[in-house]
Amino acid sequence: MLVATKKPIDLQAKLFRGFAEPARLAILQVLRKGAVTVGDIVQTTNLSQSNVSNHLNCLKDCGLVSSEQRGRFVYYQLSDERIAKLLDLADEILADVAKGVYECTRLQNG
Amino acid sequence: MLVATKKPIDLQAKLFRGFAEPARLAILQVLRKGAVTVGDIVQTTNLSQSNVSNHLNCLKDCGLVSSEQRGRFVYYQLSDERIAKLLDLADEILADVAKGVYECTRLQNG
DNA sequence: ACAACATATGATTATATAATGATATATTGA
DNA sequence: TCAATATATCATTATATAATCATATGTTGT
Repeated sequence: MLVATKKPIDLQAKLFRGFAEPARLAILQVLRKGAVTVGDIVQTTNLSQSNVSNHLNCLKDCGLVSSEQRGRFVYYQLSDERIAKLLDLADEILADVAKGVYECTRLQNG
Repeated sequence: MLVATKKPIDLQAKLFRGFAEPARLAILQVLRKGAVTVGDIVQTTNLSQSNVSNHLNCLKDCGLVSSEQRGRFVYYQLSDERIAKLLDLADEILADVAKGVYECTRLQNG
């Protein structure tokens, strides 16, 4: 387990990576509706349970989501309302630059 | 050259990937000051010329920056003011969740 | 304690991407 | 056209990460 770099720019890059993946983004979108269980996310996203669990842990480590156990369920939610705001802003930008992103072939994942 | 997926969530993930890397983020920060040449970016960031060029092409393909040739120089700039806004918002979020990001070991790049 | 359900963890494999170094392509002025 | 400068492209290598499968852990009600 390496120690993370202290440089702000590396932290910021890491923060953005939380958003930079379709599966995690799908999870974040589900979480915008409020606190939901892992099972709910699995159903809504059609991702495998372990895949969702892994991504949730990633998002939690990175501070984007928080979790709370209630009975045998674990509820996840966005840890800060500004995360939804950032998603909105990205939507807006995307609406105007979508053509460029659509044609971007250097980042091919999706 | 594959055709990009049409799903909005994939486009959004791709957009975020533009931001999700220290080198590109460093370039974007330089561009916040206005239009600058590739050489300026190389000097400011200490990245290699070809590395900067590759990342700039990536950012351009993804619609985050635009370029304009003037004489033998190519000037790059942010393509939309909301990109700076998004960076600011990320800074804000980071200020509050920084500890989590710092400790995140699942995304180790930096 | 046991069965049933909910979630997490770990190892493995496949893929995506970043960095580098060498080279190619502008562009300008002499 | 030639030399000099600025930027882009390409191939290679190294690394980071996502997905999967199997299994482990935790929780509840009986």
